[in-house]
This record gives sequence, C-alpha cells and structure tokens, in this order.
Amino acid sequence: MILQATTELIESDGLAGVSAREIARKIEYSPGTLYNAFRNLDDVILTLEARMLDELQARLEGIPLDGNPQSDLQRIGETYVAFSSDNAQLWNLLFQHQIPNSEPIPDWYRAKLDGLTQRLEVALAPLLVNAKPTEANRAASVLWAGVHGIASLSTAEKLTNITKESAALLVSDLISHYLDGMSHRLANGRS
Amino acid sequence: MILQATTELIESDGLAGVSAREIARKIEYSPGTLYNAFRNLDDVILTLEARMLDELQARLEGIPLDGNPQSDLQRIGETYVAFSSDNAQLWNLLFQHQIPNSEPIPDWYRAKLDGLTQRLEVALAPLLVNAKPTEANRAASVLWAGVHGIASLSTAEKLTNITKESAALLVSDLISHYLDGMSHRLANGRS
DNA sequence: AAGCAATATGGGACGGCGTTCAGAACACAC
DNA sequence: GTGTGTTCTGAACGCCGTCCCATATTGCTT
Repeated sequence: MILQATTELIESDGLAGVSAREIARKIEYSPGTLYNAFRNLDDVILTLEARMLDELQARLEGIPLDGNPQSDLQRIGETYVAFSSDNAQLWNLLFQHQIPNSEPIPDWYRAKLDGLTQRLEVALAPLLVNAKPTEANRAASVLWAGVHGIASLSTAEKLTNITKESAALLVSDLISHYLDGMSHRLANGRS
Repeated sequence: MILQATTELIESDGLAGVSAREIARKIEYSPGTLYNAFRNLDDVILTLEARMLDELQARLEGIPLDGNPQSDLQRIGETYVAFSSDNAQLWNLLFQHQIPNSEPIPDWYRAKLDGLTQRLEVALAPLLVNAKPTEANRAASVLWAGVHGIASLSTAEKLTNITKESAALLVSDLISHYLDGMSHRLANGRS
C-alpha cells in the first residue's frame, strides 16, 4: 500500500525523503498510479497525518479517568509524550507539512486537532465546577499547547535542554505546577 | 540583497514560495550568483533564521526586569508572542525548515535557541533562591516550551481555539498559574 | 594609463521533482 | 471473441537545486 511505503520513507528520512517517484519505486508501480489513489502528494501526507491523529486520539480515550485532575492529567501527559516520542518523525509532520495556501486546511483535519483537547477538558472538569465554560476551554488550551510545545521541541531536537528523555519530566512539572496554581486560586476565591 | 528578497518571498508565500530561481528573478541576477554569497539555499534560510533569533533576543534583552517574577515574566511572554505574531511566516521557519540529515545543525544555531531561555532564568531567580540549578533550568524550560507551544500553534493557525488574538491571553494565563503553583509550593516547603 | 590577477556574473547543463494524459494492459460480462 | 470499464505505464511538461565555465567586471600594481 502507498501509505505503508510513505510511512517507511518518513520514518527513515523525514518529510524530505518523500517523493512521488520514490514511493512509486518502493511499491514497484509507476508514478502515475499514485494519482489514481490520491489527488496529489499532499493528499497522501494529509491522510497519513489523519491516521496518526486517530491513533493518538484512541490512546487518549483509552486512559481511564478517576476524577482526580492531578493524576488524570499526568497520565494524559505521559501518553501524549510517549506517543510523540515513539513516532517522532511522523509527529514532526504536523509542523513541517504545511498545506499550500491555494487549498485551505480541510475541516475534518481541524476537527481532529481540536478534538484532542476534549479529554483534557473532561479531566479538568472537577476543578472548574463553577467556572465559565470559556475558562475551562482556556485552561485546556493552555495545557494542551504547553504539552505540545514540550513534545514538539523534544522531537525536533532543537533545544539541548529539552530532550526525549526530559520531555516526560517537563510535562509532569508543567501539569503539577499549573494545577497547583489553579487550585490555589480556587481556594482563595480569585476568579 | 539576497536576504531581503528571500524575506519578502517568505512573508508572502511562506517557505514553499522560496526557490533559488525565484530569488534570482527578484534581485535580477542569475541563479548561479546565489552560490557565491551562500553555500546553498539552506544556508540562506539558516542565515535568515539567525537574524530573526538575534532580533528576538535583542527585544528580550531590552525588557527591564524589576525583580517581580510575575510581572517580569508577563512582559517577557507578551514580547515573545507579539514578536512571533508580527513575523508569523518567518517564525514558522523555525519549525518547517529542517536541515537535511547529511549536515548537522550548526552549534551557533543551537546556542542562539538555548540563549533565549536565559532571560527567563534571570526573571525566575527570585523564586528559586534556594533551589538546585537543575530546577531553575527546568522551570525556565517548561515556561519557554509552553509559551513557544502557544505561539507556534497560533501562527500555524491549526487550532481554532488558539488564534493570534487569544495567544497573549493564553500565555498570560500559563505564566500566572505556573508561577502561582511555584510560589504555593515554595510557601509549603515542598521541594 | 595599461596590464593583469582576482573576483563576480550569466546562462546553459544535469538530474530530479510533481503532475498530467494518451494509450497499453487487464478483468470480466456476454 | 468482442466489448466495456478500470488500472497502469511511461513519456512529456515545466519546474527545481546545484554546478561549471566562458565571459565580464573590478581592483591593484606598475
């Protein structure tokens, strides 16, 4: 299958190693055949991203939540970091692969990304019983972006401080401090 | 100059709009001439990234610190977000442009990225008077990665929750909660 | 001012790319 | 065997990054 071959190319050489001709060579078909199955190369890669997002989503949904925000979110963070580090090259697709301006980002793709924060909102709920929905949304977004920043910096290997080994530690630190800040604020009655 | 033309191309069409021939057309030279000034196209883009990092660094260093971590870090976060959003397309280079595996990331490039967290460590210092240096480092890394995650998700426009408008708000929320968590922990004598 | 070495430039060439498309090959109903 | 619908090939187009070398331009020495 085309997707299988493309995955292997990405895992060995990253996005730069992918080309329509190279995929064709790998599956021993001619380049033209690719265009029967996919609209173009971007379509192949987008499909691959979608599969990856679905798998991450499935893993997040498989985490049992026990109602304790600290431990629940720690587990979510661990899962997230483990996934991104196990699939580092594929993971980097999310940032490196930009759809050309001509055709906009499909809605289902956005929806998949947005959907990833839902699990966070559920886990955060106990801390936000009498907060406005926009605040729950905001807290989830902040945590998601933070975890995401750590995961992406670690897979991209651009910061010496943030390695694959330290990512889990940093995520744990982020979550515990942020939640401490929230509950502290909650106890003192500040918004 | 070559860099000027390349900057314009990136600002209008992103990294995908950049090609050696297009730059040459823009400056009305032939493509071959590019290779007298730069080793190759990656070199041009790397130089552009370096300039951008230097400018961000300069802005961060221009922020006066008054010794109050909350307000100091808020100002740093604001500056960071404002910069990334004002230079969104250039900013995205940091993630989209990956050096081919053949030649490794130059040390000075890493050093520039690592240097960006220094200002954070200084601003955090009052909260960490009797903490181990690794903890200061960790807190700075976490905050940096978090701010960075928010900034990159907003410039990439991939999350509907995280827009250029909301980025500053989210960064402020992250910093204030995280620091609350730190001082709370400090007051209670926990690690 | 003239000559010469050093450097910069133009433009063609090479191999590779994404994508298209006319026609060959194939599978299968009648 | 003929016809029909699908799938595949392979050449073609216009790009790309990069290299190379004949030519033009510059700067310096005499």
